[in-house]
Amino acid sequence: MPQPILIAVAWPYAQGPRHIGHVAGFGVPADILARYHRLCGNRVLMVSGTDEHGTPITVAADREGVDPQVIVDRYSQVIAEDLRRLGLSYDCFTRTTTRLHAEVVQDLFLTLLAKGYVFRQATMGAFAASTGRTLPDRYIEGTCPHCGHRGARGDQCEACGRQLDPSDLIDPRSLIDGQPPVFRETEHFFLDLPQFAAPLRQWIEAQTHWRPNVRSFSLNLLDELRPRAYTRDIGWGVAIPLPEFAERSDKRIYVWFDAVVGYLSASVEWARAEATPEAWRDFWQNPAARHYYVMGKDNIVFHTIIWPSMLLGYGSGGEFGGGPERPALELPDDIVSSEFLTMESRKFSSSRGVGILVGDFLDRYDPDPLRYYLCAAGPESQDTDFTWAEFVRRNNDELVATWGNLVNRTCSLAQRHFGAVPALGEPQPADRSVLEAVAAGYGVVGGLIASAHLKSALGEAMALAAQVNQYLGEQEPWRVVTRDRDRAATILNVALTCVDNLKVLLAPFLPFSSEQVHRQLGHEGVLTGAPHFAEHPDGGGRSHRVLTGEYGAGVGRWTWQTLTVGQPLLAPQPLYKKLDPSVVDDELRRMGLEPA
RNA sequence: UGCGGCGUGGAGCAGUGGCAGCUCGUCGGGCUCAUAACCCGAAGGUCCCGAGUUCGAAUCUCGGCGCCGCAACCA
Repeated sequence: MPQPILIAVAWPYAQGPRHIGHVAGFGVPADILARYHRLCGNRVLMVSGTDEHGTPITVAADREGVDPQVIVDRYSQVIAEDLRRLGLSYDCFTRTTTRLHAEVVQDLFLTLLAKGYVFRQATMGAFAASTGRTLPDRYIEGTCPHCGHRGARGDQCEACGRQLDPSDLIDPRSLIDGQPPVFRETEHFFLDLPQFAAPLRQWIEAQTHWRPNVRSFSLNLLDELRPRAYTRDIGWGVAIPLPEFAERSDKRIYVWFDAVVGYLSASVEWARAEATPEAWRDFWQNPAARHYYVMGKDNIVFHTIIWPSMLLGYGSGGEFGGGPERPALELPDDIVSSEFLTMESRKFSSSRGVGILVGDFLDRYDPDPLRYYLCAAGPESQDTDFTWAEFVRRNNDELVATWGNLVNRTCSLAQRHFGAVPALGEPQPADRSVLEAVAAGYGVVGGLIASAHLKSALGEAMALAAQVNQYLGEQEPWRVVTRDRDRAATILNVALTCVDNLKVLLAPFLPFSSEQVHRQLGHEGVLTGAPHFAEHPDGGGRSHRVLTGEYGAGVGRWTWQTLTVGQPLLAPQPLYKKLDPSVVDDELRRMGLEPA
């Protein structure tokens, strides 16, 4: 029975183009899950968008002397285009600056307020002298009172590692304007997290399938849960939906509280665009639905503590939830959090120019080799280092040599000697053995993907490709064909059938090359539709661009494929480009590093 | 400072108590359909160091050393 699967993908921040570390953490893993579940026939809703509020956007805008809207309009386009080129099959990749999103955020805010989960309180805060806006701790620098380090940040000192309060710093100054910050009292709305401590603990303790670090880290946080400010003194963000704030432009809902609501608002947006405005409920108010949240590890707290608290508090909701007669919104089922990717041994950092932008990467290399690398050697369970040497090696020695070459040699032989899918004669034990191994791959690879063991899943699929290469080596169809044409036909039928099925097993990981194999074997249609842009209306005659797709139109299915004897084969084209080792030095120089 | 991770043959990793494995590279052989790709075989490791528990430890405990990450007002 088709199961509703919500894939909630972390929202990339629209401060600038994203680098490959970002898509390693949220994009590629999420897309593998989504594509797998669609092939299984499940109803998948993969949502996300650009996260467009918050202090860094306003800083970037001030620096350029433009309105924040200019910044987010620019980078939401750039980021969405990068994700499209990578083949990430979002059903709705939207933005947090839509009118609908603000309505949903405000509905949650008001509902939590009405239920007593949000309260107002005066608090001390740091402000930028020049703009009067909230100055986040990270934007304050000064001398550490403990060790005397001069570059300590407002939240911690990198030199001695101690946690700090910005008011502790000696000689503090703002990183934005260089001025000393102003400390004064301000009133904020707070989410009363301690009210959720008991239900959160009960829920998290039951999530024994979570990765151990996610679960223990989250349980740890519960011990010292404190109310958390829901608002900031800033003019850029979702407005506070209370009459007294209607005319005020100096206080907004905090960017993170609005960003996580995006999972819900994007689902509503998707449903409306499909002309089935209630369809989102099948994912959110349906206990049979499964919710995967995919992110980098720096986001765990927002997905295991804060967003679940908001969902628990909202319950069956206000305006969007539909009230007491509806079931409560579902909590996350799987928290798929990645570790970090470093770049040639250095931490990715947009501000320090360390990193490889997704767009730049795709200008020079194809998407599947990048997807392959990020899954096979990415930060699934521990921090990993991206190196160009390893990228070239993975591409040439694994992707090209094992899978690309298997497809190429099989198709070349079959095409040359038969021109079409040859007839299967009486199978021998070796034939049965390899067919059974590939057939078993559906269960093995699928089970690993569903439990988010993506690296192992890919490894299993590649091992099957290696096994088929081995089969060809033993059967030697190129030699057999000269003396026993029927036997050669059988061998090639078996090998082609294996390739046809491996194409499905690899499709979640390598969608572009699987489509190519599909065409090469003479099949009609596409395995899965490709993501494309569309305009969604947003009320008041406005509209915005989203990334979406008609993925259900594809013919791909996660089940055994049988080839039609006599189906014409196309002349084979190599699936992947072998990379010259010189690209390693070229890329290192491009990054300003000395080749080894 | 707290929490956590990592340290296994040249590279990247798996392996949580019982003869040390995988992919790649290297060397030798085979094959020649295939993008010098494919197949077979071999060499190569004091499993970071020290102590302990145990019949037995890469695996458990304690103590070191080294590297890395996170710490909820960066997003």
